[in-house]
Formats: sequence, structure tokens, C-alpha cells
Amino acid sequence: MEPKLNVWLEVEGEVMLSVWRVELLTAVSQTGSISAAAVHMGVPYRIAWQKIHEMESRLGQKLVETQTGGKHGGGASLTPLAQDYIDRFTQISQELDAVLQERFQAIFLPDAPE
Amino acid sequence: MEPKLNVWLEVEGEVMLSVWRVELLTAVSQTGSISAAAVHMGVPYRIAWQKIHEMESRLGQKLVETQTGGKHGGGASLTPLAQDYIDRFTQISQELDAVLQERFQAIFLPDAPE
DNA sequence: TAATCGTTATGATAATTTATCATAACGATT
DNA sequence: AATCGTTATGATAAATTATCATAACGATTA
Repeated sequence: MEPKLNVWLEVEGEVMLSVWRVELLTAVSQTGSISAAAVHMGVPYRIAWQKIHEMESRLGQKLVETQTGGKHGGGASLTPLAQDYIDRFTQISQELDAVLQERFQAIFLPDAPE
Repeated sequence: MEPKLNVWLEVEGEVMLSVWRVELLTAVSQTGSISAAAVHMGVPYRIAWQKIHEMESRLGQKLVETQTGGKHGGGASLTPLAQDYIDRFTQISQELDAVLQERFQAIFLPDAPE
């Protein structure tokens, strides 16, 4: 049995940011395009694009700058705001993960051998 | 914007216990029947019954004792094991909630007035 | 200046999941 | 033997989510 955790930020009851979405944004940053990020996340391009637009719509600000056309067809990069959200969210998420592991050990497996 | 959290326990990749499911079990305990618990949770009886059986199936042990027939038609009560899981899970869940609130304040709203 | 390229953008459809509806079975009590 | 509100479960509907297919973009290149 394993404990699981999800953290997310809501705006007016709808998901704006989550662990998965932060991964997606990070992948956009690292690959330079939404389509490559989609491959990296194992979902169709459509899904990745949709999630990004959901995030932007719910936040009311741009998170991803996109370009169509050009030699390489275009691409995408993160706004500084997006990187800021990634950093803060990741910090909270990691801290909660650590607490969960520790507390699960203590409360469900208190007599585990050293 | 508000931070949200979900915690759950998985067995072989499937949800065995979650915040919602603990609420459901608690409602069964308080009302004495699955049907009344379903009303309390705002879902059809079928859903409540199904979730309970999922939990039992995935845990491999009984969580709810049920009776059909009788003057009042039957009823349901929790096994001691179920109560034990409720107690431990609730403890973890509440602690994580507290940490989330505190960390969100610190990381996203560091300059809030006292 | 027109063809090229891989990307963004989006409509339409399919699949999966989840919820709802309806009905049978139960059995102590009366 | 009839009654009652419950448990149990099959069948269907709704909602959500994912997939497929295609159009639009535009700097670069020849």
C-alpha cells in the first residue's frame, strides 16, 4: 500500500496549476515547443495545447509565448510569470511529498525495522 | 486563488482510501446504513455501494458489515478495521492540510498583512 | 517570389469513465 | 403470509477526457 498526494491551485473552482501541469510547462521550457512537450508527457498535442490554454484562461495571464511559422515551424517558450509559478509550486509540492512520506511511515508503519 | 490537496492510499495502482471515501465510511457509521450515507454524501446509493466494495476488494478485507431484511430493512456498520483506517487516514490528511495552508501562505503570500 | 517545413491552432469524433435509473432479493417483524 | 426499508446488481445515460484529422502560420530558403 502506498500513499499518494496531489496538490493543485484553483481559481473559481477550476484547476489552474497542478503537478502534472507544472511538468508540462517545464517540458515546454526544455524542448522549446508544445508539440515536443506533448510527446514528452505522452499525450496528444491537442491535450497539451488545451491544458496550457486552460491555465492561461483561468489565471488571466499568459504563461506560454508561441510562434507559428518560420524555418522550424515555430515554437513556444515560457513567460517569466510561468517560471515563477513553477518554482513556487514545485517548492510546496516537494515539501508536502516529504511530509506525506514521513507521516505515513509514522502512522501506518510505526514498527518498521531500522 | 486557493490551494487544494488530495491524499489517498493505493493498492496496486488503484485507489483504496481517499478523503471522500473516509467521509463515506464515516457517514455509514453515523447513519447506520449505506443508503442514508449516500444521501448524506449527495450521491446515488449505487455509487456509495460501489465505492465501498471497491475499497474492500482492493484492501482484501471487510470494512462494512451489512444486513438485508429485518423490520427496518437491514443496515450497515463499520468493522473495527475500517474505524482504524479512518482514524489514521484522517490524522495524516489533517496534518497535510495544515502544512499546505502554512506553506501556501509563506510561498505565495509572504507579504500579507497581519 | 513562391515552395518548404514543423509548428501552432482548432473542429469533429471516439473512447473511457462516471453517474443515474430501475428492479430484484433479502429476512426479521408484525 | 404480508410488510418494510434496506442491500445488491444489471442496464442505461451523461459527462468527461482523449484521439484523430486538418487548416493556418510565416521566417527561411532556393
